[in-house]
Amino acid sequence: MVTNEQLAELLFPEIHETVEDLEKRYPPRALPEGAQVTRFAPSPTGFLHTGSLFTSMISCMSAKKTKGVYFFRLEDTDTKRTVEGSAQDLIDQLAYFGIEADEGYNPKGDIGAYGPYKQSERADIYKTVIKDLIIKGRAYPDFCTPEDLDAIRKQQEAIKALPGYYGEYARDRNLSNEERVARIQAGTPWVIRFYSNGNHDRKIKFTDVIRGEIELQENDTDVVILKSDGLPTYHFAHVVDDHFMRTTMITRGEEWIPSTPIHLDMFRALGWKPPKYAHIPAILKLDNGNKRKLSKRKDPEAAVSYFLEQGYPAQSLLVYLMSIANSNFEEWTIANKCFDLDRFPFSIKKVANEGALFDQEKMNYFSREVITAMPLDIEFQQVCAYASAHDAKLHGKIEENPEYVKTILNIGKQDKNPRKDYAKYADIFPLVRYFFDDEFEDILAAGLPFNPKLGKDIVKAFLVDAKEEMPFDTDESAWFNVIKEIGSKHGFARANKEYKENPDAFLGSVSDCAELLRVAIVGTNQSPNLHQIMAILGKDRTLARLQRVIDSL
RNA sequence: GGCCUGUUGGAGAAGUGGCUUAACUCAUAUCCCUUUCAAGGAUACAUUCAUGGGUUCGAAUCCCGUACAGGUCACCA
Repeated sequence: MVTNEQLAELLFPEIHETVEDLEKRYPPRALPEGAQVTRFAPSPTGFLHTGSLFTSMISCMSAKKTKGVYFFRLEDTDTKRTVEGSAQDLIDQLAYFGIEADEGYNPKGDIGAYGPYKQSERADIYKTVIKDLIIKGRAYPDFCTPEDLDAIRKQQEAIKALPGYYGEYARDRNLSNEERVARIQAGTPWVIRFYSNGNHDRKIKFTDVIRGEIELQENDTDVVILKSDGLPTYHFAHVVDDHFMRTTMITRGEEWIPSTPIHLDMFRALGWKPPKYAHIPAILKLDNGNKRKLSKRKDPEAAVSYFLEQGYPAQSLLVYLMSIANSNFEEWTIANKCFDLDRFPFSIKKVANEGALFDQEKMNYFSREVITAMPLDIEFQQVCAYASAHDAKLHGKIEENPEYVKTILNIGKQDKNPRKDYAKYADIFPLVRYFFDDEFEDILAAGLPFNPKLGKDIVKAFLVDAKEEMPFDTDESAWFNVIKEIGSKHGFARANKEYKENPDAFLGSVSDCAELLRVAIVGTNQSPNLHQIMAILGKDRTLARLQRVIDSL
């Protein structure tokens, strides 16, 4: 007669600790009433996904708002999919968005008393719990090959039974310990499965923090908890880690809802109190009229790095994501004239059940607001950082003359009704390139967009007079009055109204003559206030440009 | 296919039986302001809450059916 203890010892001779030892090593946290312990637990399989940023932001905020703990755990149990270096990328990008863990995994050394925070370093912990489970008869070695499992599935399909390794289909669940020992000693490969006592015909209820009560069928499948490579599956690692790390609220994607009964089943078998669950909706996109999750392959905005490359401030994305998470956030920003997430009374209960469609327009709207609200120094600093990484032309101009670029960024920024030109830093250079003489030459070479209705002589004659008579040391209205007079001399109405009342009497309106000047000085017919632009260019460069254009006509 | 979740305007949504002639924001349109543009101001935009039935004096809100959409059923997380 082989006992469970003997079987457990044969399977895991290297494990000497007990679950009680672990309980002592990872004691409950001394935290104030209501404080939540949350976590973000990604797999190092690539770069940070926008949906992951969304989930991690919610986790982090939930802990912060309750004066709890937010930690970072690396779920690297799928060694085949692990991408080298992506853990560091994840941490760096999260940090860029201000989502910094109180404790957790770090390549330079974990922080916190509940580690290790990298699952591949926790193998002994999982095995300790599994050993206990085997002794209790709630886990067993399974010797099925992939082919065996395939055969079982085919058999189930044939008779339209539910697929899965459960009940009568769980071939090895009722093997005798003698048989098990014999196979192990014969060198047959094995995995460990959980021995479920659940009944598929019964329901299990749990309360989701976001969705309220959810009722699901009990789990009755004997899921694999330890793979043949000695590492646990997600299901088991979640239960063990979140118990010993004393997580109080699990924030994870909604795709985990259907497997929650498995987790609850294991919590019950281990006699542990399950945490609260908050299943976060995915961020979606419309594709051929159907909603689907943002896909890294098809949608550039699925990768957080896209926003960085485009030069969206970190705050913009965060603000947009928060407006999805708590729809009252938008009203709050307007009422408080502020985008500070730390001051916003975030509530995880208000997170919507259904995933929102990613809305680029709204993202841009928020980003414009965020950038305009940003103090000049901070904006400039961010623009510099963006340019040096992603925008060579702009970077070159900053290197040449940082103060000049800063002055350009400041156009209309301090006004009561500030300009909102940029949704992202990539918008800057194309809109301001005429400020640089070499770029102005290129614009000139491409041809100036003068009004084709006005003849060259008229344009030239007007520009010649403007160059001679235009004042540089007056205020804007005095300057513009002079322009009006010059325009009037050449047949343009002094006011738009005047022109509208009698269009046949004029060549055009003030708008038309102002446009000539604008085109001549900046090379485009759309720009911020011309008077300010001239002030930044200075008298000499402005006159030189005018002469250059006159000569070319 | 089984099970789960969901369905309020182009988008995010508020709303949980009478205070809603469905809030607020983005987008769109028109007008105003204006030397252009970015803005800013004003107005418009769901007679109706997927759909059919029921409960009620009264329903977007409660109940049942149907449709549609998303998720899930791995030694992946």
